[in-house]
Amino acid sequence: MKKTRTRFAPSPTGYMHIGNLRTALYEYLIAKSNGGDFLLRIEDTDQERYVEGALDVVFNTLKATGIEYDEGPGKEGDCGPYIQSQRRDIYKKYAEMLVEKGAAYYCFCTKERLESLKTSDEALGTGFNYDRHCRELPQDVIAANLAAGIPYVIRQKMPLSGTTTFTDAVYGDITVENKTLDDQVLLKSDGLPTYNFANVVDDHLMGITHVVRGNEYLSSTPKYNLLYEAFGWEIPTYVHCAPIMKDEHHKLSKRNGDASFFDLVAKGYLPEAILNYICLLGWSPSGNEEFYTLKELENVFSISGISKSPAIFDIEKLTWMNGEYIKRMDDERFLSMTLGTVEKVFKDANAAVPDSGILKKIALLVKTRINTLAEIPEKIGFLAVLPDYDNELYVHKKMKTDREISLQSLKVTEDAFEASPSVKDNWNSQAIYEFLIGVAEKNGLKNSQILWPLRTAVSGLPATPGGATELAEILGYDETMRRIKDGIKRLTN
RNA sequence: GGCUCUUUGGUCAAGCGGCUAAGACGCCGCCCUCUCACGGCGGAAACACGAGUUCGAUUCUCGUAAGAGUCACCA
Repeated sequence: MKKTRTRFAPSPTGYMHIGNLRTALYEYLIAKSNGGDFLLRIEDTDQERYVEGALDVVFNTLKATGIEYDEGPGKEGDCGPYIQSQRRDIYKKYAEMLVEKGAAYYCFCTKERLESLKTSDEALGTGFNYDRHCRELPQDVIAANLAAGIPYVIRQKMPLSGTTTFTDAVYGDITVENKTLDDQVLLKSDGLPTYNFANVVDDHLMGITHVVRGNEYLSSTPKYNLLYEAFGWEIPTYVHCAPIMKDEHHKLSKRNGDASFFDLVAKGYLPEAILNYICLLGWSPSGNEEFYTLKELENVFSISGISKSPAIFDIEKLTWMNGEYIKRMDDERFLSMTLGTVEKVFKDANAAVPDSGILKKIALLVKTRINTLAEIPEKIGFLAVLPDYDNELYVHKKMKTDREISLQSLKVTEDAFEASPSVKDNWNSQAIYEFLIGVAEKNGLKNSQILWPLRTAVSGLPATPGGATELAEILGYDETMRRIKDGIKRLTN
């Protein structure tokens, strides 16, 4: 059994979006689930489209997600170089080999001629197909043109009749009429190969067993097969994947910032949650479990779970899943990721920064209440600065409070705190809670009639992360008292 | 336009001839509760359409419709 080898072959022409990343993931998983190798190859045969920095994005994304390649740029194996522009001579050799075999031919048509062909084809409302003008050029003409240094390309000589069938691991057998196949260019006039040609040559030379790519290549795959056959090379297993969609009609594109992996990270999504979610977009495991680490996926991933139809990227579900990842994360790691953010909230508000123990409590308080890391500041801002609020907040039917009860309740609470220094000395949520329950009972009030007004006074918000006593603990005795007094003042007016 | 592919709830999806058609997100309700959240329980919600094949089709075949891809010296 041949060792499974897959490759991720991005072209450095833009930023890496979620769709690219998912392709890389599947390629990686197919290799790893079979104990194989995953390679990275850079397809930069189009010098005009090179984008500065795009390569770093590829490297960084793979690094951040833990998708490690076994061979590739900077990690040379036996099949290097792994950057196509550095393999120039290889393609030319193989293209000429194809010419010798009679499966390809030199074409000296000018761009102008092709242009006019194209426009007349378009006028007919049909797609463009090369008219094979140079397909049967006499040997001596070819030799003369070559000797004269006339620019040329090498085209694939498609069979004029019959059909070509290929098998795709997800789509099954697909058959097309050979006469619909264009004599596509293999080697461009600049001496570099086209994607279609470089791909086949490199995949063969690099021992790739599974070709994984978007299904937009489905229709050019017969041409690949013909190429493999002309060379007498073994045809790899094709795995075409349906695209990830932005909505019903549009593919996810890098245009829309949020489609990029790093944009999501910047918005507070965790790499492992993103990876987990996009893996499920277009692939489904055999059971009902949805949470997988990369390592676990390496064991359970199977090509048979890949789906044929496009999947719409649902940020809501990603957000939920990200929240689950946050909840399941161990506290230590969560704190290391968020303490800085928490501290910054106080600094930005020009408020006194609490000591690290309190900072940790704040972070942990918020841990089960956020879905993305970016939600933290908005959730805790009130701890730094008490927001202005409406007294209506004190009115709550279910808590059985209104303005009057709240005013009375806050006064009772204030008095009770002042009369009991022991509470101040043992200022923690549990103790405060027990103390206030007692206060409520003594005054013939329901727990909620003490706690709701307190939570309101202390936060100025209808909803907060944590209850009255948790917030009081974090704010500390002095600030809590200050806010209680402030509430009393508001209610007194 | 030619060729190719796709089609199960709003979304992701299981299903591979016989099921009350899974599960998840979202939504709604109830419970828990010092607010919110977490958690628990429950609910509404789908086989694009039409012919076949078959004792029986979501599942197989063929049409139709709707979407998508492709038809470059781009990948």
